[in-house]
Amino acid sequence: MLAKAEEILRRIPLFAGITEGETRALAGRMSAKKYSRGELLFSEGDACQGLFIVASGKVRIFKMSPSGREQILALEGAGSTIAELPVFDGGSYPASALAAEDAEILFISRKEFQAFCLEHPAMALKVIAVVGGRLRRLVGIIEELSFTTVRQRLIALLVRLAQEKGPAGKQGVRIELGASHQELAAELGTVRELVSRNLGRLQAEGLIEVEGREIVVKDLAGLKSEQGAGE
Amino acid sequence: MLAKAEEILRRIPLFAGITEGETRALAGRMSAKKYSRGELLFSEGDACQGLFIVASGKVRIFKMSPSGREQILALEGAGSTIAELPVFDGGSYPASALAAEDAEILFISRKEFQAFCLEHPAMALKVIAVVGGRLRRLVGIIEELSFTTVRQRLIALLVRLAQEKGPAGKQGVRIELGASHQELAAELGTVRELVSRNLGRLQAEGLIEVEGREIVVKDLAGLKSEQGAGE
DNA sequence: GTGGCGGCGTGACTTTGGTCACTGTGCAGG
DNA sequence: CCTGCACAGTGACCAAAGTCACGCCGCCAC
Repeated sequence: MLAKAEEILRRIPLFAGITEGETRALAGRMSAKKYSRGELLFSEGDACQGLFIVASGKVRIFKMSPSGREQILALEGAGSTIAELPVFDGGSYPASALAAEDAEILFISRKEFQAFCLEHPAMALKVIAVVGGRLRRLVGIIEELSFTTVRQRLIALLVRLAQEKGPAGKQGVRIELGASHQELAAELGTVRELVSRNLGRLQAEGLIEVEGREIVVKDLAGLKSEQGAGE
Repeated sequence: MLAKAEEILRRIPLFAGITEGETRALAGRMSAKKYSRGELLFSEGDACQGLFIVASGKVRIFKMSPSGREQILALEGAGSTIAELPVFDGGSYPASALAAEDAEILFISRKEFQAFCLEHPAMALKVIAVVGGRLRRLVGIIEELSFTTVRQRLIALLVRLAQEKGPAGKQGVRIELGASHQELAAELGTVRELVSRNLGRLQAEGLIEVEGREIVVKDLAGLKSEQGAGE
């Protein structure tokens, strides 16, 4: 497991540019744990224990409202670190995290990580870069919530996924959303029903084709042009 | 002006715990500029020039939608630094900034500031702390936008202001919102009319008393109980 | 099989948010 | 003094978001 941890560490942006010996030392101080789908890593408000690193699987970082509505702040895949921030500033976690799929997570305690950072001043700069990326994404979420409709956000999501999947096949791009409508809703900041309805509407308009949890984007250009419509 | 800059620097969280000589050196590398109300410091997307420090006045950090709607991300007063982040990660500004009132702003170029940071490794940790605070506030904004109504956000704002003003006078707390309804709307993520209407409604309910740009909070407890209503 | 369950689709409705258009008011500049 | 202009209040709408209540799969466990 630890040998594998080294492998993983080497592929993580936060630890790029660190010597092999150091990587080994770091790996030795880590523990690994498997989480199954739906399991909580930590809850909003908990005191920060340490840094989490996603080795495999996906982790969802989210806020939950008193009424049970969920808002996803980020989805982190393999190679991402979680909670760098509270590790540094000592505050509590600002949101909750759970495994969106079965996941292997590496963990290093606050103390160990801080000690390591003291020995490697460059780490602090890396942390700033990572946190910076996070901050930019949050600003993006605010922008979307404040300026756009559910429909536009859904379209934006589809367009993003379609573009990640690379160039179109003959009859559009086939994308797979590995999530229930419920989860999509949490990502878009709305409720299940609206996701369902809007998908239906887009299909009726001939822009997409829904097949279970797969979607064929038939008219990417058309979708894009709808993104900004009505502003 | 530079002597004054030293004074100011000493009161800034980011530079706390730095020797006097260093402060002087830093002050020497800065330039100061006055901005009048409404003047832009920079626009979203501009390449990052350097770090801004608010010596006096207030600066509004905001996003603007294509349709002209504005969403305020932060209001920074004296002692706050602006754009620490892009200075470090080299990216462009994620939002725009303008003087919300006449303001004096100190400025240090990216290069100079980075050089200073290299000499003072503790600075990086300070930067992380400041950025961390920012990140937490952004998460708070997302939470509000996603989970609450305009009414609730307005109430939350009033409650916050009332509590900052210290304990109540005999007949409630008198607070001054130094902003037009337009600006309040931008802060709450809505439009002018809704601010106007909701204030009127709260007044009709006897919770507050509106007197121009001052508001008397007559029933703080009542307001607070409305904050979470309907979740 | 069949019972339960999680996820999806939908109709009908309410509430909230947002738009438009217009009015009034107070203040600064000519 | 009048003229503009920025700001505030408001009525009438309209559109989007959210709620409630079902009915309907498809699937797994028993």
